[in-house]
Amino acid sequence: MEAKNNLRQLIQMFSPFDARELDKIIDCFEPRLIKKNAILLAEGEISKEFYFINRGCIRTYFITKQGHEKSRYLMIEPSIGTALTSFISQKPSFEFIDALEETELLAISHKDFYRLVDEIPQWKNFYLKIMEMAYSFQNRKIESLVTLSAKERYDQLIKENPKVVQRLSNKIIASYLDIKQETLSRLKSK
Amino acid sequence: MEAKNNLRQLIQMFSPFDARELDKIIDCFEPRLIKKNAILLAEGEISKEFYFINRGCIRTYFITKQGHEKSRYLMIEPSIGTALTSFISQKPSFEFIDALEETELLAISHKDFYRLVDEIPQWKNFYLKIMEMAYSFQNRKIESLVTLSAKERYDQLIKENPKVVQRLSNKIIASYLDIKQETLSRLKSK
DNA sequence: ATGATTTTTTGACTCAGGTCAATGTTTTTT
DNA sequence: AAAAAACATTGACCTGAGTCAAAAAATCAT
Repeated sequence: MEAKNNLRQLIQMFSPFDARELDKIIDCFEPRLIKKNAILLAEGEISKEFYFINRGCIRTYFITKQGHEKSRYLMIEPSIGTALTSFISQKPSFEFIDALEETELLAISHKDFYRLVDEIPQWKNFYLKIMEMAYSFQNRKIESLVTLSAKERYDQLIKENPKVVQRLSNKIIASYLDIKQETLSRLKSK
Repeated sequence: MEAKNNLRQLIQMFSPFDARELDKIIDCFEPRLIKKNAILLAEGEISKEFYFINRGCIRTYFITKQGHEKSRYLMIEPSIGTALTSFISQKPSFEFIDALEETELLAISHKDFYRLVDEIPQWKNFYLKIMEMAYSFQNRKIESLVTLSAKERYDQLIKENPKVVQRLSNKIIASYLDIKQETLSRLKSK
């Protein structure tokens, strides 16, 4: 299946895997087709799956007590991720996951994911690498929030992830940059 | 030595270790006494050590292009940490580390740290746990920055980490909360 | 102890980005 | 293809937090 081959490739980019072990890993992923706007994880639920996005786009976001959406992480194919904080702790998530487009993904359960961490040293290393990358990504996000103006954050995103800006609505981009839709609209016309 | 015993205790709180292996780990840490305001890592240098703070306080911070200090992580005894992004990638750090008080710490080199990751499975698990916690901490910080007002962030810090507020100067607290010293001063008199 | 440096407080003013509201424009549904 | 819903733009106005400056208080060094 095409999606599984793509996942195989992505995993091997991180570090070389024994073919047999890689098969065992890939076998744990199950394909799923997600409709646009479908919610994969609601606030308060426990994040029990980890995803590979083969086609489409999902995001994690949360809702402030003022009722505003804040997007944290946008996953456009090919990419991997989940609501990590809840996935790690197996406590209720403060984040949602939803699909921004019709999305074809592969999902592995928390149970299988951690079983593989114990059984396959290479997979533990892979997990460690994911955590390192996720950490660095978050750190970078804080740096941007704290040091850059709204305009500078927008310019940075265009420069570093033009695909995202082209493909997603202003509403989503604004909530990702932590600015209002109206502000983004004004920024663009400058 | 007292510091090493404290470190031993802290490590065992994460997960049980074989005594012999724990000795091997502890042996890799070397004690050091840091003067107040001393810089342990400057921007542009590579983070080559990981610390256990036995007495005192150090922090990581960076300087914006406007010349303002932003503190990211405050470590008061007993605690562990370093400039993680650079430590992980072994690329030049955008962060500084300095001592906010005279500090007694134990340091392990990057080389030893990762050698132990390869040699001692329990230590790899420990490292994984550190990464998970660091990630969740950063995630929480983003949530605070994005959803709370300056006053709310200050109140949250007092509630969750009163020790820090009592012990450190307003200047440091303000830079940690990402507000100006003047603003913090006004907040307090409300 | 005392002078020097650093930190904290207070006041007056500014401004980036938010809010609210109205009007276009695109997308979705039937 | 029309109606409805969601999204984007624009204008007028507001506000939380920053800036600049100066004085008061605390801390440090000799």
